[in-house]
Amino acid sequence: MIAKRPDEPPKLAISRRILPDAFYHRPVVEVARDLVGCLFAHAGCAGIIVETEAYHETEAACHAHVGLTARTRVLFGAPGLAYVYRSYGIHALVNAVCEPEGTGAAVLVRALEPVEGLDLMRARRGLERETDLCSGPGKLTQATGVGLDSNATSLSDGPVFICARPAGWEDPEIAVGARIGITRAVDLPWRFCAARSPHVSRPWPPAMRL
DNA sequence: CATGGGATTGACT
DNA sequence: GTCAATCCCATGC
Repeated sequence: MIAKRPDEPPKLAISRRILPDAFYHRPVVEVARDLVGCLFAHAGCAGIIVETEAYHETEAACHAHVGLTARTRVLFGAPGLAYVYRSYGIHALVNAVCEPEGTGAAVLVRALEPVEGLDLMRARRGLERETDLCSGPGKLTQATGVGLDSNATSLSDGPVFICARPAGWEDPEIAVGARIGITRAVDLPWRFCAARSPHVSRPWPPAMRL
């Protein structure tokens, strides 16, 4: 879990230092690691990103691996765009497009530690437990109200925002491992979690903890 | 135009 | 542990 510093007042307004598009104009694996600890915000809700995965056109698990199509157009677009797509016909999953325009790469946001709008999240999710609200890529979009209509919007202009780690939050310790829920390129260690966070989508294997 | 398969979740055995 | 829900997209005939 990402701990608040004990000397900080707990209820200060969350800072909103929106990450510039240049933040995403870097190798996608670096961005995925650096996004852990940042703030994800939409529609009255916000949470600290505690789990991400990197995807790149050069490996087969990435949607962009098939090349430029109507679906993958956004993945090849400008860094800093949101790529939102429907998974299993049911869930919306949100990604941050990375690397230079023309390169298909994105970071999947897989879990948040809720920090703002928890009652709204509970209403949207129909659940009470804090660790059930955003502990998965489909859960967090439902909890924060992110839908497919946010596809191809800017993460610096909204309606979905990603901001720098708020003041008063510790620099997270990062655990690295293989990505989840894919059948191709399964061995790449491109999953990044806040170590020991109870808000991740799946418990970290004890042997792989940092 | 038909078909197969998901970057998942929640309910159930 | 298993499995259905549900739909968009990419592929192939």
